[in-house]
Amino acid sequence: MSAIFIVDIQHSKSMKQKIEGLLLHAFGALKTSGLIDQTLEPQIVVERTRDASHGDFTTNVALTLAKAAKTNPKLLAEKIIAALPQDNIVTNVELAGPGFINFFVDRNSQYDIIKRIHNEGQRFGLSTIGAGKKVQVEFVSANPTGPLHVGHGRGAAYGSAVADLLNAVGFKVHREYYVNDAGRQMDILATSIWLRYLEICGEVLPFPSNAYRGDYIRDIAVDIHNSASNEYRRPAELVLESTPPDEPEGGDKEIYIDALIARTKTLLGTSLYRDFFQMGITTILDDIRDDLKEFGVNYQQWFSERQLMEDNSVDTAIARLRAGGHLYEQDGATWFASSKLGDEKDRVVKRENGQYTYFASDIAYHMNKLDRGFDHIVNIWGADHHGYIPRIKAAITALGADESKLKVLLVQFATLYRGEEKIQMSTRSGDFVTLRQLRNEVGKDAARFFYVMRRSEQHMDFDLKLATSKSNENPVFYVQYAFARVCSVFRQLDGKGWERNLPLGMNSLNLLTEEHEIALISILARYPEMLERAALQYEPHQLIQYLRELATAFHTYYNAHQFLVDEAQIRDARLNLIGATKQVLSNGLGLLNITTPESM
RNA sequence: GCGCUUGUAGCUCAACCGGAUAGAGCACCAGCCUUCUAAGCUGGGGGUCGCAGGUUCGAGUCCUGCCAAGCGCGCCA
Repeated sequence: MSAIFIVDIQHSKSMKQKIEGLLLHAFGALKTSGLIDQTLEPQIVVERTRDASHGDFTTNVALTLAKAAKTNPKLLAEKIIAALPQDNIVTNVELAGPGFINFFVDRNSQYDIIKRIHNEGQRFGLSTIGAGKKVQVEFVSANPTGPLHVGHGRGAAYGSAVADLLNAVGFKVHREYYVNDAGRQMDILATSIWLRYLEICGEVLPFPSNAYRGDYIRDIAVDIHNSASNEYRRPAELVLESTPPDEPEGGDKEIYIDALIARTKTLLGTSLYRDFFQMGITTILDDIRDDLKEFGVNYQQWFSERQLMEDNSVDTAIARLRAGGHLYEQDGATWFASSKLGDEKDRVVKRENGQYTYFASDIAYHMNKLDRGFDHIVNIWGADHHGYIPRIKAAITALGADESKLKVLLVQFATLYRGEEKIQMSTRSGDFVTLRQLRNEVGKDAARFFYVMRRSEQHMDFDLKLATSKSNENPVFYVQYAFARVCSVFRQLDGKGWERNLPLGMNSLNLLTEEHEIALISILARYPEMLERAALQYEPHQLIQYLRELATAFHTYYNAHQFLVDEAQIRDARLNLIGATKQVLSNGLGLLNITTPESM
């Protein structure tokens, strides 16, 4: 008897596909009977209706095809309708408006979705459309010069949601963080920490205007001093020996900090400098790792830029460009002729001083990605890097690959407010709200939900006051509350001395005839197609929108009807419906790494 | 100046490959708790979809021009 609510293959195929099949059949018939031209290639698009009075599904194929068929849309629609084969699932077909064909689906077949959700459980909604293709998703990749701030948080939430969505629809996803552990920023970091360290040792010296001045710098210096005591101490007068003036003294802050970096390297020597440098970066990177992990963001790989430099990948990449004739020398530097490949101007890859530019290692990094055989490469960048896209695409082309393999998704920075007050942020000055602070204030769930709620390219105002308020203004509670309410109903069942009879409920689904029930069922049925679209369009906010809609339909239903009624058949049918709702809420929130508390 | 992104209700945002009467939340107004959690529900007001043209059966969505905001235009990363 357990087979009662096993869904047969026919039914698990989506209604949408079935209707597309019927339409294809109709076109075939029209062509053979000569009623429409053989050469017409109809693009059949079946959509769910937005208005129940338009039936369940609709197609505009008569409208789009009318011109090519040299007829008017209504006439064509009539022909199509007449040619549609009989089907026991479609109860009615109507011609509507300027030429829409609306399909009304038999209610009994719509109930099957409840059985399907029950059978598939956590797997409901997953698909195989990705066909196991390998996708690399690189995101956050913030320089390890300080803790992640709320701007990075959006990239983290969005990036992991995109990765998880792609995974859910059948792609093999590789999540990666590119660690910029080489270059001048890192030297500034090491020098900043060292200067704080010297202060702790008792040396008196001015702090450079261009150094990192956040509290975390001092914290790291304290840690180092605790473990290494005065090992790295050097007298202040030696540090400042023959250094140019800093900006406040009328000098150039860039030149000044570079001079201090040079002094640091000289005074510590290669080996000690390297140790010191490494302690700084390790501390910060560990912090970032913990932070992201606690935020529910996990990576398969942390990819080191320094590694690329050290294993000659950069040399190899540049050599490959040279072999392809994409490089030339000018003014003592080596240039990549990216303007021939869609960039606005050529770019330097190796400076006059013999050092590679950041761009050079990025070329090497992308060569590495290509060589690893990913079918798709997804980079998630802050929107301020948009000007960088053409040169990276040019590099990929020059390396002999198809640049369409690379998809760059931009995330706008969130503008932070505390109520009316706009919060200015600067990494250098250390004056920013960290992701950790945000998480501590609002919690992981609200932070993730809030970040992903809006389209990524949309500028977003993040009001801390609102996000930190644990009130009903926070939409995550609304969705979680729907889940908790279902749990509560099931808990009440015992208290009333009833037992849930699952098969009885499944056999009684046709008793679910209330408007609210039909509406809820229809939303549940949309979950798989919504998930697929959200994934393929890299738009996790669609999932959030959906969950809010589902929660609304449930809350409305909850207020309109009692579930735990005396009549067992209705009761069990309703329990199966809200059980399915619970499952979909859980699947959706789970995908977003948001918890599902059983009571609130 | 050039390029990219954005512009939708008082505020924050949706709108599926161009579809039928542009939708939510917040705020505002009026209601609903002896009944499964009121972090909920019901009803109401609120819109020149930045502006002006164009494309077509049909445009918030596509094209052109303008306006405004953000960002980018380094031998920085």
